[in-house]
Amino acid sequence: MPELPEVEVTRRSIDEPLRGAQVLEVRLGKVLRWPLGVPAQRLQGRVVGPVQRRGKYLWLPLLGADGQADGGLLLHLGMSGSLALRQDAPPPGPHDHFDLLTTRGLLRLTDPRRFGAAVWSAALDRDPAARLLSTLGHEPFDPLLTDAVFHAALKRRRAAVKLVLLAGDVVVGAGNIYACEALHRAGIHPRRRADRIGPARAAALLAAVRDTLARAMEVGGSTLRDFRDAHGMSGAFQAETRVYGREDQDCPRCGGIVRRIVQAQRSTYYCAGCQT
DNA sequence: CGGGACGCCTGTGAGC
DNA sequence: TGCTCACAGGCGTCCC
Repeated sequence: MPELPEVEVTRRSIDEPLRGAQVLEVRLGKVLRWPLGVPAQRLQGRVVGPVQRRGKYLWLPLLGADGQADGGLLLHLGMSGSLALRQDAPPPGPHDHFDLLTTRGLLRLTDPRRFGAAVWSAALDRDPAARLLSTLGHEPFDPLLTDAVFHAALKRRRAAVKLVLLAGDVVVGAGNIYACEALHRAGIHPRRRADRIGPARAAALLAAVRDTLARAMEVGGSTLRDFRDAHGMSGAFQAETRVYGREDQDCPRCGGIVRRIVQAQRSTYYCAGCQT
């Protein structure tokens, strides 16, 4: 599925080509997670500004004819979504639910499972965008997220560390796959209470989250290109997981057995040998 | 208020 | 081979 690296790769791929593009038409398919929230016609004539990313959300600012900021679109790819910017404009397929036709091409959101979203907001810091982004934690590569800040945040949480990572209110971007992989890299058991992780191990975990995301960012392009199967793991990424999806296989680090457990109704993979 | 369950949705693949 | 059905999961929402 699109994780933070894929979303960032998407952002980079559409930012430059779309900047300054004028909206010709907005076509809506089936409703995604929420309705757009504004009549599609109202977006006509707006000009796209620099595309931003916050967590796994993309923000397409729109400028009015006078060049002043005039709202924008908050996009999310959910589980199965993908964005494509194309120069042709074939009729939308059954899974194409949002078309932004512009002078620089067609931005099309395809999302079979419709966990994604395309929502209009008056500004990034106004509702509904503000409300949706308000629960997000630090960006993983935010320099303000120091080892000490991360450790202090974990100290405040009694839940299992895997769930704290998944919740995204301490640091965003560690989805199920990356949370499992980062915990393995850091040698931390996914069920360990977050507040029982010491400063050194917290620092190791933060580094592991960053390393994992950075590595995925490197191969994110290919993950995107290959994004086809239901689990979104057909890319280079799948080949690199050390525990995720590898139940009963040998741990590449210690030779222990990779286990699968369920936490909050989600699969967690970890090595029973070297994660404590 | 923290923590966890639930539900949205459909392609996939295991099992019969 | 064709069908059924559990499973995958981001994340807002709801309930305890």
